[in-house]
Amino acid sequence: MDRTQSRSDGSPVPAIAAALRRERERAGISLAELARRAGIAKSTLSQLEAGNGNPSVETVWALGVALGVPFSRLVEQPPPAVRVIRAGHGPGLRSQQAEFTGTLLAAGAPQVRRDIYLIELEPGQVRDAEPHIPGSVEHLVVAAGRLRTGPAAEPVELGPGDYVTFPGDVPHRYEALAPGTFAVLVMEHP
Amino acid sequence: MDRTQSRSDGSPVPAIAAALRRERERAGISLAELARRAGIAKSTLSQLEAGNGNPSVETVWALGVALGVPFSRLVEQPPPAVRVIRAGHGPGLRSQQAEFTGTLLAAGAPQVRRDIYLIELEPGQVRDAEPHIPGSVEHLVVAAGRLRTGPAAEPVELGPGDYVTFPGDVPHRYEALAPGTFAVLVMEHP
DNA sequence: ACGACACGTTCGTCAACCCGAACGGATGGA
DNA sequence: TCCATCCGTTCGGGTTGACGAACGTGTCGT
Repeated sequence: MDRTQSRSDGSPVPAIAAALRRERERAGISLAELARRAGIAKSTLSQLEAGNGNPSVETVWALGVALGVPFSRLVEQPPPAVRVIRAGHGPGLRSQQAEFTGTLLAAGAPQVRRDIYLIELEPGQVRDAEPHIPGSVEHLVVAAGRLRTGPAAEPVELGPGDYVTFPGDVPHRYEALAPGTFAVLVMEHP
Repeated sequence: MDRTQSRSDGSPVPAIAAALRRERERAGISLAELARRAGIAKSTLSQLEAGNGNPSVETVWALGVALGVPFSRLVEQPPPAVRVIRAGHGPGLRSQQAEFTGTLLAAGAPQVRRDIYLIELEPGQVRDAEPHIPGSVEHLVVAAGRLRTGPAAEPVELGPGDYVTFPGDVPHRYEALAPGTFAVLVMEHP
């Protein structure tokens, strides 16, 4: 019934199909051989690499074991480099208690460092940031004012309550568009 | 059907079942509510949390999106009990040269999970939070309005730009003192 | 007390995932 | 040339995952 499922991150199936073929070719084994090692029918694997169907987790798990790669490498899709959560549009965990809403902006993975900054900017000054170490990710919530930020090639404009995350290992910038702009920045690096 | 799933790496289903219930309770929503947001039947979710069956990747994916957690966290086994850091490979705390006009609020330690929340409250309601798991720490920056928060025994009052950190493993509360109060909350748990 | 509602579970039913088998095509040895 | 073997794909059939409905329970609000 409810087909308002449409979120910008699509189905995981195409990502799995691509990753499966990529990892298999990296391993240099045939489709039939991989199916044999994973203990699944090669017909199933054929369908999977074609992007048809919706495999069960055990099937994908067995393929991951046979390929010697962690499960997550098979499902991680080329991540949308920039993700914005507009104020009020988060994957909300709207609380049972009225008048209280909490929005999960970014769940933390273990073994990453996340440093929390409070930054303040005034209009007229553009801050260009050099790339950080590879794998860095920035999370930013605008508290007040307006802020244009993001990778130099793909800036976004944010207002109070808006959230954005983008890679920190490419050139990026911060530019205030209104007086009194400040924001919370969580810098994540492996 | 007895497939030599080889290693101590058991089936992913029990891990998913545990992770699913853990993440759902962390989000503080009911089973029916999560099923509604993920667009799946609550009966399906009930079976899943019970550890029965073998879900498809799309089902798990939808749950991950609805929970706001990366797919990998739903299939990851609980963190390794023993972790080895070889000599010379320790967590070298390199200082970020200040290329931000930012204030470092709390340096991140490795091996902790930090989840970023955006919370909004209205006056007149007091949000009492149960203690989280031992070792939890909360970091909070007020973006707008006024907020009284902290451990129940020792609340503090904050305005825009103010930052507070306090233990999350004791009873604590949030109370808005002005309309339109919202804040960034970073919850840190080991 | 009573109904209304949400929670989580259990129970048939339908669709589809996974399977084995058979297919056409490419390669190589006798 | 013939055929043996591997490749990857396509074709019915059994098993099972996902769904909607109904159930029992607990907790509100009237």
